[in-house]
Amino acid sequence: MTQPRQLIPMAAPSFPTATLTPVLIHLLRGASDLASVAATHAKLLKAGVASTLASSNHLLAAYCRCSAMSRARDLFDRMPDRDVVSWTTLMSGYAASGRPREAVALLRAIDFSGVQPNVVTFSTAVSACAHLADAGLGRQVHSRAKVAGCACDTVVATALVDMYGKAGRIEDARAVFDGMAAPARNDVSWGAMLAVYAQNALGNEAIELFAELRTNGSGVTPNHFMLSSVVSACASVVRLSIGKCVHGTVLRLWHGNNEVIAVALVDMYSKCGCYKYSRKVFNGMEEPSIIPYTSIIVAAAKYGLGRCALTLFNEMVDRGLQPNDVTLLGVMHACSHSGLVDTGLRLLRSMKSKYGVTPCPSHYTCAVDMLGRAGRLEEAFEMAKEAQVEGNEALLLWSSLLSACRTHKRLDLATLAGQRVSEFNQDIAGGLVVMSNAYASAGQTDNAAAVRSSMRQRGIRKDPGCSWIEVKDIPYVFYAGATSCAGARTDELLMLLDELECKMREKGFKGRLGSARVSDAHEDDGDEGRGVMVPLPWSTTMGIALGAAKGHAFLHVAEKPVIYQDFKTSNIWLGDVTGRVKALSNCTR
DNA sequence: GTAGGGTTAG
Repeated sequence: MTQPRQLIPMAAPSFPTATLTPVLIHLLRGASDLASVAATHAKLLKAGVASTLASSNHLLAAYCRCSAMSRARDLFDRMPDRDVVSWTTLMSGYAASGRPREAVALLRAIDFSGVQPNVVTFSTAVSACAHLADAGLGRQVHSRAKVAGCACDTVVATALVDMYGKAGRIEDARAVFDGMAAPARNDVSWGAMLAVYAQNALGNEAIELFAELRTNGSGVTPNHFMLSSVVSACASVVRLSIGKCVHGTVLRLWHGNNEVIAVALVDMYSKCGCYKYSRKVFNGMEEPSIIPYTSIIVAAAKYGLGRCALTLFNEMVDRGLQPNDVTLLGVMHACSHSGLVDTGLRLLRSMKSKYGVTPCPSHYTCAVDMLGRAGRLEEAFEMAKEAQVEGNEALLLWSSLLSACRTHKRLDLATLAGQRVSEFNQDIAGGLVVMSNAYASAGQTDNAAAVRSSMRQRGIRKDPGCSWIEVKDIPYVFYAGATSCAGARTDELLMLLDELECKMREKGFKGRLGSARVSDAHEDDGDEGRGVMVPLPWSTTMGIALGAAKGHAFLHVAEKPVIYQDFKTSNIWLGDVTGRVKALSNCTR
């Protein structure tokens, strides 16, 4: 057997650059870590190879790929020549390693270098602005791209759509999208625009745009990006029938195995009152990652299936998946909504040591809420003080505690919590409403009326909380405190509510649905009100609406109907209670 | 040859 021939001489005194570059590319392509990139770099220097612009750019890109930004910067600063690729590579490196501001700053520096930025440079800079969600900075980059004649490029324009969307400037995003000539729009542009609507809770706009894409012969077939956005849009506006329809499209286009879409479907069904369908989609997943698990745990939590959520959580941990802050919040919510207070508290106390997650304000708020629901108000107060949260988060935390005090008729503590709420609340309407309700619950109707009248005098209005749900393709809208139900059946439904209250009392429900119904009265600014929405003492941040649809009664639960603005996305069914109401409905009929 | 755009859980 002959010795294999040595292909590369051990010591190459001088490689011609032309033959070296492919070798360099080959070496750098296999180098995913800093050590091997640095080793290749060292070999080159040792061999005394003259560095060319191209070889330096390759090295620069390799350093950026392993986020070795100080090495990259060092190399960049030493380069005798830099072209637009060198600048853009460094910019992209900063953006990818979570330093978008430095990336955008490079756009100014290019001016002084005499290098002309191109479409790639601009798309990179715009995308960095998107990460910052900074519309002001983004607009500046947009202007510069226009001047440079790069703003009409498909990729730059798509990045602009995304950037304006991430910065919450929907109109600007749409203007850029509309400004794109039909051939310039591709699947990515459509996907970006759909995502803008979906991510900004404009579900109906997303659905409308998707319909346009499907009917106008745009020549674009929905892909997994668009489908996940549209499903998520259906979830945000609780459009079950359209969501099911999109689910059909997902299956027809062979995207049934896509995890991102599946997560959106799990979420959509859970928000539309179909926990069973959520479960079906989840069970059909091959190897669910942390996000699907979190999604189904949150769904179970909303339906009061605490034990089920804990089982899923344990199964997930057994599979070696590491829970994150969102997962743990979901599990805590599950404990909270199922009265598993001590389990929830143990989780809060052990999450740092067991899972390496430091509790954040939302975990404390959840714990405070959990203690509050259970009537353990002193402990809830201690927890609230311990959390030491600020700003909007403090508002959420203390509002939750205030609601709990009101529910448990602890006016002494309600006053304290009410003070804290007013400290942090700029929009004080919600806080005052809760305070007024707290007085009313404690039987101090004069004080309650005084708060209301002071609100009227000061021109402070609280928009009535409302929520809606689709039953057999018909949307039903409910306003907080509205006592009118579907036409002539009002009396019958109120009677049903009373019966429900009795049944619930047998199950340990304390307090009265009826009294809350009266004290919660808001101005009803629409004539669509078809139900009553009252807070449940065992679930202080939830309201419950009872309405009629197609001759049967149902319970509709909306989270946080009184204080918060974001409850609109949380329309859900409370499964077990729904069953009882349906049974009651049969008795009443 | 080296640099660019869109998706899911709270």
